[in-house]
Amino acid sequence: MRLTAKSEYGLLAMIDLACRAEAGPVSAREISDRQGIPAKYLEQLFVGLRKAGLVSAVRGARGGFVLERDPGDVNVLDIVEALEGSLRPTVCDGERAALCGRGDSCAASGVWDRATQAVREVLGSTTLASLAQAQEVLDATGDSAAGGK
Amino acid sequence: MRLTAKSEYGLLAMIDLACRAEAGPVSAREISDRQGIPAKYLEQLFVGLRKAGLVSAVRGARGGFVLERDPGDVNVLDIVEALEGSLRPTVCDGERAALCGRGDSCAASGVWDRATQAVREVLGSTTLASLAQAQEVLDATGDSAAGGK
DNA sequence: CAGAAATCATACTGTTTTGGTAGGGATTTC
DNA sequence: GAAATCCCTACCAAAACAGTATGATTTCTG
Repeated sequence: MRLTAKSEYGLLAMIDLACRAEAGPVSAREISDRQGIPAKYLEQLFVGLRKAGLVSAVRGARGGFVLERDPGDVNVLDIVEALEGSLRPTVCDGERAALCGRGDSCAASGVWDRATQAVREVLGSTTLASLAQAQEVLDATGDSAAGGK
Repeated sequence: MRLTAKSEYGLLAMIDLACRAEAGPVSAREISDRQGIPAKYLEQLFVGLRKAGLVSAVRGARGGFVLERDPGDVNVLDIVEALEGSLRPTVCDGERAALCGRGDSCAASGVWDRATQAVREVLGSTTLASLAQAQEVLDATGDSAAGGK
């Protein structure tokens, strides 16, 4: 269960995209500038997001990315798993569990499972739409931060 | 927020210790054999557990480790933080947060915080005593697994 | 049509973390 | 005093992370 920069950047990019959903494709470069994400790195992340069916790409000049699904129908877990792979326990996981051989007769494994499940519930119950809306409110009140440079 | 082999091994060791609390000090070697944890690696983990005040060491022959606190008063979060350091968000964390400069005007940061908090609650509400008891039940019913080799 | 803008794909790289191993000390029991 | 045990430091290989580099392909625009 690891949450890395991929998730952080990916979520920022998706929020950015959701906030500008109506204005046609948004280029990676644009998002990179606005969110302070390394451009080429962000490009890679979009590959994952596209393969997961979360965004679709419009190639060529004036191209960019558009949300493939309704923001209310996309949650943070979708985004994280698209980028990091399935959100498993990390600890006491497949190979290691087989290796330690304890299988079901291990009191510890349940704790890790519950912890993972708790994260899945938090991420799974937060929609992109709610974050995009929250971000728009933040941008509107504290004006200087977003429009910035 | 990373949960690695340290936590897995450390928790197994603590459960093992709790199950044999009444029989005097338990050596790292013994636990290493029983739980299938590399001996020298486990020694290092006990340094962290000792410094956190979770166990105390008895040096010399017939020495070993004993729980310093009541198992009902130790939770999994205590153990994890003793071994891995404070369980922070990983993502959108101190340095990176300062770096990205968004501060409070970032809708994403709340999600990561809530996820971390959810894990803390799961781990923090599971006591060592409950796990030790569960383990003893497991060992009693599925007899072959634990006494094993 | 030429070129610019953009995604797509692959490979490489420097740093840090992880999961150990190694070799001795110091301390206590038998 | 020998054996068992904790204590400490250093070292190491492999993986993961965060990015960079390079170039091909597609599409709009002038």
